[in-house]
Amino acid sequence: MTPFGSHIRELREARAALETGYSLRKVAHRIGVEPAYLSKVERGVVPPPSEETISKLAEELGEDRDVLLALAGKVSRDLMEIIRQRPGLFAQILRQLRDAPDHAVLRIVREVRDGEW
Amino acid sequence: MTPFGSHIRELREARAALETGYSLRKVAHRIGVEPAYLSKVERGVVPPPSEETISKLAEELGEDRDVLLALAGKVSRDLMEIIRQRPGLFAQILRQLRDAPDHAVLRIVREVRDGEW
DNA sequence: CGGAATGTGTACTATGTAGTACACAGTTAA
DNA sequence: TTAACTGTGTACTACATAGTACACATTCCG
Repeated sequence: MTPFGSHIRELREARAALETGYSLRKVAHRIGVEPAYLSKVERGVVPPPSEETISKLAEELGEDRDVLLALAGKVSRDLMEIIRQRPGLFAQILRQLRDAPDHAVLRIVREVRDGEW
Repeated sequence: MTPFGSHIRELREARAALETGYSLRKVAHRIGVEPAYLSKVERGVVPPPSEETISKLAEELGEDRDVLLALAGKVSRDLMEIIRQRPGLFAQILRQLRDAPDHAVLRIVREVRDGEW
């Protein structure tokens, strides 16, 4: 049901089509897991791996770490830590922006980036 | 080391001083855990409880849910879900605001609240 | 052809999470 | 003064997480 596995497989096979060294076994070895495990992950036989393993996959396959984590139903620890520092404020912001359209959220992103405080 | 337990204990004892029915046993019973367990939680003998139990404690003791979760080193599932929906955008906002002072973050909160999109 | 590389099935395991169950000693109240 | 209520120590447990280990059948290619 989670599209995580198939996404990984597509990314890896796209890479494999372009350059050598992206067989399941090779990638598994580079990110430090058993081939059988990566196989099961890609087919969705087992749930998505740990945050650490997902991060390695992201780097290996050139995908955004936060996006890959989101596909796995997770949120990176450093983002959680940011919220944890000021739970009241960030909880408010997130809940307020939950239903805002992308362009509105993007406006905030830019505003904050350019904002002077 | 986590101040979660002592915070809970202080909240509960403050309540107990004002009105009856806030003994450790009574509260434990209302939130649906064993007294021995709540005792260990309050003393930090065991790690903070699950999100669900923390939520019940928050309601029971009149404390902000997100604050209590933060003290427990957690972030509520619904906030994680919001990030998970648009990981790219929200990851940017959070990382940009990580080091911003409270008043700047508060300005954003107000701006978003009053903002029309 | 034959050895290397490929993906996969089955079985097992270590660690963490979130508690329960019960007994016990001290305190309080009728 | 005894019955109920208080907090706590010890032992145990169910379930989830995040994998490993090894064998196996195919496919590729030199």
